[in-house]
Amino acid sequence: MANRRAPGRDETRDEWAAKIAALSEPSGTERAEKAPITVGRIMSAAFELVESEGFEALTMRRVAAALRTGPASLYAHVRNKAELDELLISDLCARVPVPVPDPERWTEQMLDICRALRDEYLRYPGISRAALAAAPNSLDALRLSEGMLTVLLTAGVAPQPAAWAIDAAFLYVSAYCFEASLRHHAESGVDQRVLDRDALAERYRMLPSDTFPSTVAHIYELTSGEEHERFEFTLRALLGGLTPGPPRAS
Amino acid sequence: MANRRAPGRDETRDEWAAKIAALSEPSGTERAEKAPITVGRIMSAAFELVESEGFEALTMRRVAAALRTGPASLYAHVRNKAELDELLISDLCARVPVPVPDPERWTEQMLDICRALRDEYLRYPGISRAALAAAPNSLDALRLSEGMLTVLLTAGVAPQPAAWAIDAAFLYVSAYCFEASLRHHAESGVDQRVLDRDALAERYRMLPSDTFPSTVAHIYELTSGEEHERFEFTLRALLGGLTPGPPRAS
DNA sequence: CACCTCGCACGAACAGTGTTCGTCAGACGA
DNA sequence: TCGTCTGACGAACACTGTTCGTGCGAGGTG
Repeated sequence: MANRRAPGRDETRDEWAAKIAALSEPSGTERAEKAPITVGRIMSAAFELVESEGFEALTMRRVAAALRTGPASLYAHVRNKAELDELLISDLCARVPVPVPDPERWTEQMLDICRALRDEYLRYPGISRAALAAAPNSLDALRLSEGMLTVLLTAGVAPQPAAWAIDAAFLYVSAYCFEASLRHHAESGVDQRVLDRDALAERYRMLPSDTFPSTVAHIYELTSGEEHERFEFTLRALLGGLTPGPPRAS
Repeated sequence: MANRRAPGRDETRDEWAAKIAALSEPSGTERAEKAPITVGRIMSAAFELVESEGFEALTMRRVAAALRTGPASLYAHVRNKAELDELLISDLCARVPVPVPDPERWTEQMLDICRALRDEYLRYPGISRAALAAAPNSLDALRLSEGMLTVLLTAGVAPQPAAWAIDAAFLYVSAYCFEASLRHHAESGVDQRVLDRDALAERYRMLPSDTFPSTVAHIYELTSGEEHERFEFTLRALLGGLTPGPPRAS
């Protein structure tokens, strides 16, 4: 079992990806004479990969192939794949803007932040899995957290509920995007598992109504939720639990 | 993947696991003459594995080794590893009891269900990852959903908010347990990444207070939350957004 | 009783994964 | 000119999920 691959006939996927990457370079005229690997180049290659093929295609080998090198070369700039994941979600967090706090519009400001983060996650399908795994330790995530906290505090929310609500909002955004990416990924591939709304409703209709009375009675409500209605509903409910009170009150 | 290998000289982990499983059998006296592989045996072996070593140790090969066979033998009873995961979380959902709806105690009843589900998840560290991935399609999960829906409906909550709140609660419980298992897993191993509260608070203290004023001003609130305080807070906030109204009202 | 099918168990292998080891080339200081 | 040292990298290791082909034992049929 020493070396398969006398490299003539069949080529593995990495080599193919490397070839793909090769033809994007101007074929050795003036560019492509050097390839200084940096974290920036690693991250942008990783982002392209995730954007076009999803998070499960984000592989050290694929990233290395996109950079026309071997996987070992990445470990000089990135400790782990986990660290690469954290770098990516940090960069994502750095892209969402934080507003200057306006006590009149604190709910909308919170929602704006969450929506922007959600859209950033959804742009890179499945990357929210990394967001769930990576604790929000990075400075960029902390910047978001700081922004939300000041919005809530200047609105008069007590510190403890504010902190917990921010944590819950972060968690919910990640989980929501993770589920959404699963759903979207399933509907594109031939893979079953997650099914779309119509199939789900039909499946609900087959339930025995004596053991699932409430479910079959409200199939519409259970399967409804256009676009991000569910997202808005949940976050509004979460924020609605916070008592605004007078600014700076305890 | 870091191979630490305490056992034996140079035996692979599967062989070692098979040996472990071998000594639990009465050494060929009367038992161990047959081994009819069933889904039940696969699931219980999988549960033992996850309970003692965590979800990332749940491997087709490990399960097969615990059953003293090869990995290919499992695929006669289980289509995928994904299907095995779904079977496990279905079984977990089947264990949590649903109450008879009491309009006076609807909040507590909802919390009881979520708490029971949470404890079941936390008993098997990391299994909530599978719960996040698997859409709640199984009949057992649907039984939970049905239970919650009837609790909310008999309390007078409108169908649409009820359905969305149930969805959000499911999602939050899974995400909360996933994060908790990450935290617990990190504190046991030498692995860094997630750090405990003291280390986190110390790290917060090092932040520049001009760019992170609110954060450094409320380190305590940001890092507090004993036991499941955060869990209770979030779910209460989520449920508090539902207007009970008179039973059956619109 | 012989035969024949059929489903379950399983060994071996394949493709792909993260990660490490040892080497090698080139730049940089003495 | 001669080390030294660091980044790039080929090869390998220990895994993972999954499939293919084989064999074996049980059950039905002539």
